[in-house]
Amino acid sequence: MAIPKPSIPKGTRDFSPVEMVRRNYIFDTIKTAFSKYGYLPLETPAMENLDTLLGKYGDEGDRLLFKILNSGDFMKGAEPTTNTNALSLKICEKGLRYDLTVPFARYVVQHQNDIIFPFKRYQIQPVWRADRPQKGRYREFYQCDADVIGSNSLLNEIELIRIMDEVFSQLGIRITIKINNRKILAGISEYIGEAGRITDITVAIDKLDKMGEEKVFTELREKGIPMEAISKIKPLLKISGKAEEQFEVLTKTLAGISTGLRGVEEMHKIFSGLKNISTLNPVEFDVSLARGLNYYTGAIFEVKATDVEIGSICGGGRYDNLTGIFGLPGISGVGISFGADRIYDVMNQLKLFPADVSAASQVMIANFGEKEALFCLSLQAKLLEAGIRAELYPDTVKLGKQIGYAVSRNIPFIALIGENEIKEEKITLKRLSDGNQQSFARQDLIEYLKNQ
RNA sequence: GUGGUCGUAGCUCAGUUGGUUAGAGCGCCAGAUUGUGGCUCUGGAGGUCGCCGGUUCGAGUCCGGUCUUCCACCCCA
Repeated sequence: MAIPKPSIPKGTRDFSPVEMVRRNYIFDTIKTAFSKYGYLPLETPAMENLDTLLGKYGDEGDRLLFKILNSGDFMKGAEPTTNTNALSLKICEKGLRYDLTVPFARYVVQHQNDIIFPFKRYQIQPVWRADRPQKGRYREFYQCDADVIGSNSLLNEIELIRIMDEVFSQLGIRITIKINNRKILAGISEYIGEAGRITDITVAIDKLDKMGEEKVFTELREKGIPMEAISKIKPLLKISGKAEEQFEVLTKTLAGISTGLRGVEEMHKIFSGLKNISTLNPVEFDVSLARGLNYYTGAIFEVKATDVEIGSICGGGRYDNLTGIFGLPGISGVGISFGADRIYDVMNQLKLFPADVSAASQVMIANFGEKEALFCLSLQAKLLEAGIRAELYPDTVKLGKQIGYAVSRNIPFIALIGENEIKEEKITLKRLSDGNQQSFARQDLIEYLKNQ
């Protein structure tokens, strides 16, 4: 009888207490920022009906959806077939959520009569993707979303940029916020005479900074974009300089293409709005930024860490018709999503976690025996009342072992109360960093620890 | 989904063209030291060599499959 080694599914992880304390530090920072700007918390179920999810993320997204096998006699009414894709749709009615935006759109439509627009919500929950795991890419990971839905104002975009800037500044991560606009990309597609090929074109263009110009053009050619069209894109990708200068070039190039011009106009407004607030991190306009999710229709954002190669750690954009697919057209929303797991990896690599991000006790009371331990319960109670995190070592073992335990758990002080101390109504406090010991009366000890 | 890669003690890793009983450092446990950690010394525990199968007199080593890790595509947080 071989007992299988315990394990967890590919691409999933356990989080140890040390990791959780640090993860919570990230979540708390983000949560605080969100609620500061008036976003309210929301949670939706881990699983959604499959038809809520399907078709919202493109073919690639559909492939990456985790499907949930129906309970009971799931093969009832389904014919065995080699077409596993078709079969899976018959025997799976539910799937794990792929992101937080689509479930949010579903929620908004379902509760439209109870919601006051503009509706600002934040949501911090795990999502699942059946992708091949790699560094910074997991099958279960957390997204931290903030969206405002039911408002067309570009002030929302500006606010979200501000939140991204604020959160990363607080975490100590140096970043660049990149912005583009889907309308500009649509305009460019139209300008080169390939209006219907926005997705192919943008997906290729998105690889510019990673693969270089040559490969992007090769990919475009392979996708069937004529040389003529490609040569018209070339100069557009080369434009650089200040955002305003780039807008000028684009305005001239896209003359007569109303969608594209509106995109430039939106970007222009956002950038002039940003002048009224001072961001700590650079905000750049980047025509080559595309982003995969095809429900974006306006501004798109992406945040890259300056000091670590890891892909984007935050992204988002405006979507004009996400609720339309659920039967509520004409409502526009814009949102951002922080990738907590990647942010963790970045901070870990850069050693950015503050040393005092720890939930350890401030003092541990040593256990000298049954009688002494009972006596110490009242001391622990007094310490706790005074707001000092204190624990009592549960077993009577050699003092050296107890000290070792406190050291390895980063507890700075150990209180020693044995026979002598009880008799003299004193407490010996040992500082573990240097081994220094001092004797205190009970009240003095509390005061001393409070001031640490 | 395509192609590749890795897996030996809790951790980091040795292990010769297949050859007898698979090693080291660190960590862990116990003692030296019954109220004092990090140093020192002594001793000890811990491995179905990821898993299943094959080749062979003999497999940690070779072959196939599978799982996992990491990587490049694809795509993405």
